[in-house]
Amino acid sequence: MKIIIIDGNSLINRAYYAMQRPMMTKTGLYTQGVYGFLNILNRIRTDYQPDYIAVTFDRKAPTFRHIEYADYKAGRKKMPPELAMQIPLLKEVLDAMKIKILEMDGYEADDIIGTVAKRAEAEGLETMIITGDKDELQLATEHTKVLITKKGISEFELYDEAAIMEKYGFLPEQFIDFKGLMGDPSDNIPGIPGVGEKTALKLIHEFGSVASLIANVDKVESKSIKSKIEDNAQLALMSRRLATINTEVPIEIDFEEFKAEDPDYNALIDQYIKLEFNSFLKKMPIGKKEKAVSRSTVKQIQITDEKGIKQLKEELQNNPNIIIKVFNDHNHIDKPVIYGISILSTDSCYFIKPESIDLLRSLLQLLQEGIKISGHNLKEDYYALLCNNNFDAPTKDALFKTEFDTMIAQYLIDTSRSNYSLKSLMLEYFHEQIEEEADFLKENGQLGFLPKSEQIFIDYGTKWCLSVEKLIHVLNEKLIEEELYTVFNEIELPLIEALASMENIGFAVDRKELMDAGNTISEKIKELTVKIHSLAGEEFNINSPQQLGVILFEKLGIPYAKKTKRGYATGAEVLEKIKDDYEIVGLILEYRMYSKLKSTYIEGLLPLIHLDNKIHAHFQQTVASTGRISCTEPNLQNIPIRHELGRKLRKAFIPESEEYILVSADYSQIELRILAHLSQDPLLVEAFNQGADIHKITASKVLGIPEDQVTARERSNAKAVNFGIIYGMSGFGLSTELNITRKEAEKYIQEYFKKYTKVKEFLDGLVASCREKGYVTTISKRKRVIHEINASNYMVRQAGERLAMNSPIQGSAADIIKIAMIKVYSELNRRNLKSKLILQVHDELIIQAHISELDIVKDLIVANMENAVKLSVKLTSDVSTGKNWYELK
DNA sequence: GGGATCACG
DNA sequence: ACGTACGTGATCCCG
Repeated sequence: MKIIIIDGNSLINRAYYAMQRPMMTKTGLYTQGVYGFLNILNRIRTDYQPDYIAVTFDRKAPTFRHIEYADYKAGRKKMPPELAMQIPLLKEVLDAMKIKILEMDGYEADDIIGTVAKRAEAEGLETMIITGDKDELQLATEHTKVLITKKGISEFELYDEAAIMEKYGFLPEQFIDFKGLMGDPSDNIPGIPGVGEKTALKLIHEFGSVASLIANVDKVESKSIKSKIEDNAQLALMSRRLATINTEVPIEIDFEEFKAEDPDYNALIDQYIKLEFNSFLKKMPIGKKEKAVSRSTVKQIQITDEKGIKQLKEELQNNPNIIIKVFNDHNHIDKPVIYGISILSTDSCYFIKPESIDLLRSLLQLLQEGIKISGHNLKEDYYALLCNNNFDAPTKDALFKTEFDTMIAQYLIDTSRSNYSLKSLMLEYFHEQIEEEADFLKENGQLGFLPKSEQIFIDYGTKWCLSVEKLIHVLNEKLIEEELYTVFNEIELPLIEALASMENIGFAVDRKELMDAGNTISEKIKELTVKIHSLAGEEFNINSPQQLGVILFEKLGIPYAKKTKRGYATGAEVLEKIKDDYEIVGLILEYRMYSKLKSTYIEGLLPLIHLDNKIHAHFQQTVASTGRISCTEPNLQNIPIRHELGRKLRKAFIPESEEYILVSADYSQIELRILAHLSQDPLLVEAFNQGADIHKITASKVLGIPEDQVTARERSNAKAVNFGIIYGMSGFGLSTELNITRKEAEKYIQEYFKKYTKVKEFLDGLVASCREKGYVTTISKRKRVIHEINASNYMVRQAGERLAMNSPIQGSAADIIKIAMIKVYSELNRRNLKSKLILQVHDELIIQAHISELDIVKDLIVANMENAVKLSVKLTSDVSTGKNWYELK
């Protein structure tokens, strides 16, 4: 029979420091120590198959060692609070695992381990002690082994009597004498001053123990060591006592309580959910946390002809709610191929193969007739349908409704996650396994059209829809509870369709224009490369910041300003300051600019142009934690504009034909207007109501000079201050931005807040309320949880405070433009216009307008943007038109 | 796969 | 004495 005894404090300590990155739950619990501990525990249980387990912990109370020697463990660094808070969490998990915890006031974990090990040996058990603390080696015997963690937590070293003999040349119990002589700085055990590891080792080999050494001190050869021993004999004896593990702790031991048994699964699941240990949850054999709607049976029906469609239609007349999953290859470069469609209705799960395009048309017709559609990541489903079947946007007569999207729902509940897959949600809420869609398609996608894979798709589709159904009930309640239902229903859900449509319409590109620009740029890069290499006196990779750093700051001896982890900083900010002094630096900046344009905006874009000469980018609705949308493959939200050189590339973005023209409108100062609205600062509100130049006014107020005396420089500085306010700036941040001293920057900020007192109050209020509630909200009650707000680390907390100030502003702007998008999108549809929304760039919308509709569209876009919401200051937007994106100003 | 860099709002 | 402005995505290099 085998027993393992774990030094809880030592192991969680090792686990904590071994993890590269902190782990934290969305509610702010640090968990990496617990996580690492459990990983080790699980591995050892599997490898060693113990019959008994116990975990020991230290108590805070002073021990007998402190009583003997007041300085015992003095000067030891205190456990960081992030780790200390994890010990109670670990104990809860161990309780749920039904693992016995041993601890006792006045004794350390070591002593309890020693006591248990001794008793175990008497009972005839094979013992293994698990710890990171080498002191415990003294406990090794023929039947007791000590497993020491090495190199973090990934490796161990197993010591038995023989291994210790081999490594140290003495018996385990002589460890005590060894430490009595050399002491232990980590526990502040003195030992004999002047005797280190080498000498101690030699003395033990010769004399065997402290007592025998003292008795035979005359035999010590070295005079100096001899006198040290004579002077400090008492100290050595005390040190030995301190180092001795007490194996007679008066603690009640009943091995029956240590029996390794199955955990209390329900309790353990609760723990894993709380700690967000999804990988452990996955391995749980059973368990159900959230109450799920359960269906006893689901009929699977294949639709193969119009009759099937009719059957579905009849069913939908009673209940128009469906959950849908459109299987497709998610190809955004070419038209996505549909493998099949699953539709879950009241009592059946239908499956339609897209073999007949006509059948699909009938289905789509059906979908537009007042059906309420739910799903997970519906934008992908809509996009596939739109691309394949002229699934025209719903007109005024036939509006289907997006009823629920579980991915979007979870995003609103927690905007900071990186994974919103159905798999991860099912795991978290129900501990149920459903294969990741990408994995499923990888295995079965290419079989999409083979009859034998049909049933596989049908089964997976059924499971998918049933999973969504279960999640809807849970998430719906959560949304309502957290007052997120309105933003969900009125903003995010209708937006899905608008985004799918934008992706489907796409942005036409003049391939030749782009390639011509590319050739010019390539020429320029060649020239610059030659010049740079010749100035450097050797060839090197200019794209490698590392190599570049060596050339500039070592070979050419330019004094460096900043270093990074890997070498010298060579970013534009650094180089910009020295470019006038060194010709090569200016050329490198130029090279970088061209090289960026070429790799990202020419070579990156060209392969993403479809056969229809359009780019169909992806709009991501669940990425930005503030509520903004993002754009990928390619990112059309960061096409160059600030420099003329890059801006020219916008000439390649055109309407799809001569019949169309581009119309754009952008909000003017939307974030500052939101700040005015939210803070109700009279100065700011008045400034906007006068329709004046906001930065100029800021300069005039802060500097205390009349508006007409504000110089361009002063206005530009004020602009930076205005930005800074929105970002929750610090004096340092502003000073680097403006290249002024920190003092001056702080003066600016101080003056600003003196004038705009309500702004100051508002921002302070945001931080205070975030501290209390753990989150901040936007004007449409979108939430952002900010754990960092109560962090013990000053830097982390400061960052949290900036988030608390910025997120409501940036997020409210996101709310507003989303509302505008929905209005513009549905208005264009309602009026059956050919003009379509094709792009959003945070404060700007772009429409591909039919020439015949130009005037209507210009009015429509401005009106809907400006009236998206009612604020206490006017929202204004500036419209412009052009034959290409470059012409839109 | 992460850091450095740079494109946008 | 610390090390610092908010939100993204793509590309490159390098271990």
